[in-house]
Amino acid sequence: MSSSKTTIKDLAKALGISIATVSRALNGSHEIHPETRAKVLAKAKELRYKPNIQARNLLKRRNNMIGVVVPEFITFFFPEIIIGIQEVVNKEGYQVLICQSNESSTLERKNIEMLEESMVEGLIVSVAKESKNLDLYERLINEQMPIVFVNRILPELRASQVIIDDRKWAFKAVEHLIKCGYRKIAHLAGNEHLSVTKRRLQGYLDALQAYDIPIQERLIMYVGIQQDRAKAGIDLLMNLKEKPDAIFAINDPIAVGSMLELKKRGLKVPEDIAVVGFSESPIGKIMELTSVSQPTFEIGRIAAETLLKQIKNFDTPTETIILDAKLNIRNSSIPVHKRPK
Amino acid sequence: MSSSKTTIKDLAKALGISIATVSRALNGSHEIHPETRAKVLAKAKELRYKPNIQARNLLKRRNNMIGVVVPEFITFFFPEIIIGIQEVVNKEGYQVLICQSNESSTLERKNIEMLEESMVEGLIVSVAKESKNLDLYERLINEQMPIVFVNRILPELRASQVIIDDRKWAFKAVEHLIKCGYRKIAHLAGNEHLSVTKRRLQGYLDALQAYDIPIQERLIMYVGIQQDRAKAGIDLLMNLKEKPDAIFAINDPIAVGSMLELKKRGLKVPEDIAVVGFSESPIGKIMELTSVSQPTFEIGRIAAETLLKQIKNFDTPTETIILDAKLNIRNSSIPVHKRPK
DNA sequence: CTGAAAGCGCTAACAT
DNA sequence: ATGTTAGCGCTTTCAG
Repeated sequence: MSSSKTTIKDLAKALGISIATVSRALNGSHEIHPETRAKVLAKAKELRYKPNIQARNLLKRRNNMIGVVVPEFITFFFPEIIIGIQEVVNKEGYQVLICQSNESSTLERKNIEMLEESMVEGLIVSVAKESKNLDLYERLINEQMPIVFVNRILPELRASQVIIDDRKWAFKAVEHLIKCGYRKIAHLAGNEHLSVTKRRLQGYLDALQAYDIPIQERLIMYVGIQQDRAKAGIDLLMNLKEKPDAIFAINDPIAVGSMLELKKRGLKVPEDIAVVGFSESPIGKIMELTSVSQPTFEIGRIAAETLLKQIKNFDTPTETIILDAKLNIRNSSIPVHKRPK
Repeated sequence: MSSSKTTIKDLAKALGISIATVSRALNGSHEIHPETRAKVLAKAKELRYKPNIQARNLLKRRNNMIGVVVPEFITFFFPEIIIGIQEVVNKEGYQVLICQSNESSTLERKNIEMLEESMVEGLIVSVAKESKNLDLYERLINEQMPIVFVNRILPELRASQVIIDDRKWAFKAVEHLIKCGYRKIAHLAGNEHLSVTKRRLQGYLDALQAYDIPIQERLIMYVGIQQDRAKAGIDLLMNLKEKPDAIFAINDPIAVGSMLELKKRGLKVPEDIAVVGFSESPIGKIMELTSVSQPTFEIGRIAAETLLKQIKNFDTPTETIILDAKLNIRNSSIPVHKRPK
């Protein structure tokens, strides 16, 4: 019932000693008599003393918080990254303020500004589809705010980043289709200005080139990155007079959306058309979708470690960390005759 | 390059006025000359002044933070609730510290203690499967910590809660199966001590009783709440000499796991056996699973509003808010001959 | 309308 | 080993 709010002053008064001594007892200082410490600790427990972190933070000019801004955290991808982050920073006594930009550049800016006001000691950011906040990040970096970008980066920025080699893994995904015998491979690309869009498209082009398959503009469509955007792409592809025999999608949601849309049209995957995704999702797995899986937890952990390094030492040089990924081959891309029973 | 950290003291010195005046100018006080205010504001901008929230918090004894603890935030469910929470509290200037217990009672306790140390002004909690933290919550409530439970509650506690009527919606789900003509309806229940397990089981029993269908213990299995736990249940059910013709699963993951497991055995849903889930998930939707959908965002918003009320006025009485849900009927439960083409 | 001063809860010299 | 004191950055009486 007694509304806590005991302070070291209360303890000092109750014990007839000075607040400095109380503080020392509480903080495990060595220059204190063991008996005094015991008394203080006992009294603290009795009076349910809880240190006021705010006061301590004010004094030490830090607050043990880092901010995280991601485009969304409805799907498994960013939540897993966040868990990786928390694993690392919680151990060091940091708390994480999580914001989602909902893919909006404006909200992203607001989030960052909120976090700045909350005086977080560092930021981990994955930018929105059409982030226009270059100036903001430039200012932050200029003002020495430790910051690490993950997955969705701004290539113009000189900042630390944790990514996978999208180009290479897109290459591998498309190469796999080629090796399975597919030749008319379409690409459902993401939003045009997104960095991953460009990198994965490049990997697609690389693969076609490497295997001497002519590139056909008609087979490349910028549809976006959300599941419901797949339909538009399939509509267009299926209206071509020469239809593709395989689709490489920018990500799993688009791949899944495509599979559902193809099913509606009575087309079978992969018999009529193969589909490969990217950033393996639980849904994709269930639908037996071939995809590139990213080490989400690891991305989070590494980003957190990189950030903590920067927080502890402001002139840590920026680093670009490229993590490994994996192509998981499933039924959506294996021609029937090759499929194991 | 200049490492910010401008304080009101700096502004005061630069302008040759007192810090009190600066403070007033910054806080939009009315007892100040407009010209002075303008000068202060200009200087503040020039020197990139940012208020130190920690200092203000120390003074005002609050920190504009609330804590949220959920069992996980990998699947859509809790993330959506969290977004609902943020929508409401951000508008009021609050930030949210999000923790996940990973369904561990111990980690749940640690999270709560961390949040307490961070001096959050209130808590929104959904407890882990086997939460043994009754004492902890009792203490917090006793110490006047505003706290609202969502979805997973501790019925022994006198605290505010936001839930749906699980019993009623379980009843509706099972009633739907009965009306479709199914009679041998199994129930894959969750972990035995979880409150939702009990409430949904009760709804299942209610429905059988209401329609004079004998209850058969053999058809009720406590499997758990995660997808991979479905297999065990299906194994057992399919070994019965009298097999069920329908399954009511505690939640969508178990329902989805069941569907996949049934498929492996060459059984068709719903021709051979119907399946109904609970807490509609995106995966369930894709698999055309009949399920009860919960108003996740709404749960978050209402919980947040309830909490803010308690924060603003400590003797707000506790409330139990029961939100509406919806039974979405899909192909997993409709007998073929009734299915629309 | 403005300034001086006290103080939020805590830590860390600097004494003793 | 303990106490005294200053001060982190800010708001808010209380005087003028």
